[in-house]
Amino acid sequence: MATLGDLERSVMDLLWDSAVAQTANDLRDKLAQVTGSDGKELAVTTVLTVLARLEKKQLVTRARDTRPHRYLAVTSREEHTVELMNEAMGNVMDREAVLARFIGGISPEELASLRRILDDGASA
Amino acid sequence: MATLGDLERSVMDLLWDSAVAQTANDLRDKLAQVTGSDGKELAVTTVLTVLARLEKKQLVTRARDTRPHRYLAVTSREEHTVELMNEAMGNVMDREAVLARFIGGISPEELASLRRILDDGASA
DNA sequence: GCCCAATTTCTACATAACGTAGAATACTTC
DNA sequence: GAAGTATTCTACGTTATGTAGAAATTGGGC
Repeated sequence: MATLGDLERSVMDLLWDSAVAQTANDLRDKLAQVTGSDGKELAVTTVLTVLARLEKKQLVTRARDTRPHRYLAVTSREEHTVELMNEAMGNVMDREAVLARFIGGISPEELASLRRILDDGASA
Repeated sequence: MATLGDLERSVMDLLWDSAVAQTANDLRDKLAQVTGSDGKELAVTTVLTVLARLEKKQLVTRARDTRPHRYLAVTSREEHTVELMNEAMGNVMDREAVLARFIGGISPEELASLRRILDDGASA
């Protein structure tokens, strides 16, 4: 998967934060608010271009049957994050070492929740 | 941190795989072997350019006191991977959810080692 | 001390990704 | 079918990366 640019990231954040599908205009308006306080409105075509690119990257789908197409994220932010993490691990052979270091760096709270997760899903 | 390009990645892999510092020529030779069987030798300047960029990205340091400068990776591959993983998690608020999903996707063996790691370092 | 050969730095160009948006085309609705 | 709205095409500037020649630097040998 490709890394997201700033605008792409902002759009994905908006999509991830809303349960319902958004139109390009919705997103442009929200971007104006979120993106700093500059209030600088982007052209809708800009948003549409980015959405098309995100669609090509399979991060976004759109409902083409409604007229203002409605866009929504394909995966959750968490799912996407996990994919990035796995991608990062992909090249490494010593996955255990990575896990060890990773765990060594997380907060006690997260460590606790990690234990909990492991204990709960006590599968094979 | 920036994502590495293909050549940058190859160079880092070579540096990560060798304990001793390498010269640009060393790396060029090894790249010719590693990079497919095309045996196509890159120009040394190409390797040097990439090394300079990796240095700027603080992934590589070089000994400037020896004449053919000798380059070596600043961090281990594992360390770097962990950084990427943390960077991926950086934006997310629900880190627990990410952890849960991440764990849900790893192999039983890794799960086992994960438990082991957690049990060993039973710190606060 | 000077020159050569090896090495490094500068400069440069091609390609691709991304931000950005106008021009052109396609729907909808009246 | 005219008008407005929405989408697609096309395009340009910027930055990252792969690639390497030209120019400068430096360590040795004579």
